[in-house]
Amino acid sequence: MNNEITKKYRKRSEIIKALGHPTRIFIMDFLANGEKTAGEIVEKVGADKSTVSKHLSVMKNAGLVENEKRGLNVFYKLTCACILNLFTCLESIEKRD
Amino acid sequence: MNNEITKKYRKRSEIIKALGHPTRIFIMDFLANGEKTAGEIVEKVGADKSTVSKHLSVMKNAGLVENEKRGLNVFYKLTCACILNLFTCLESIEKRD
DNA sequence: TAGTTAATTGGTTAATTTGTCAACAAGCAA
DNA sequence: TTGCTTGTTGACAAATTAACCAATTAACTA
Repeated sequence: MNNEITKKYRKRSEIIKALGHPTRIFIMDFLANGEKTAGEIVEKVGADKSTVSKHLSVMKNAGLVENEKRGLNVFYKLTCACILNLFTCLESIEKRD
Repeated sequence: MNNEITKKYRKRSEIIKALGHPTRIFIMDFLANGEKTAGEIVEKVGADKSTVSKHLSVMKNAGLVENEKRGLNVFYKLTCACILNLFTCLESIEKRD
């Protein structure tokens, strides 16, 4: 596992780690319906707004979502809906247990 | 995010977290070529055998791999090659940055 | 300008994850 | 049985992640 390779795998794992939290997966699913404001996400998740904001920040840094400020609101949306296909695959793994 | 839902998302995140480490992604790629012994994986990864063994244990608990002891060796293989499709999707996210 | 709403950031604490070394268990062979 | 090889487990320290509250910033409105 040489250095060039580890760089590649580190980058991948950053993205995957950003997906690896129940709240963040929930947010991915929620955003599959279209863009939402941070406030709408906070309400849907039901956690402290600072907690949710930090989750969104992790997701944005990983490139899972992008955001845009319009007026007082910040709108979030998925950068790549293809990630949702992963969930289908996960279900087939879940069923094996 | 009610209780029934969180159970679903917790299970998903367990699987994803098991993928969210550079070494473990590397192992997934390595196993895409077919089953390998723990020793072969240790050599390829280049880390302590106990470290690799624990990574394999995390992956197995999540259902990403399965193993079988034959003689002195323990052979590991992917339970579901479909996970590899995820990596294609990740590349498209990586390219956006 | 002062006030209000929406969202992010900083600081702190608790929990989880990772890596390493040493000890152990299982299977084989002399 | 004794010893060798392969792999897993336990204990511990270091690093990372997560949640919460308080303070702050940004954009609008009266």
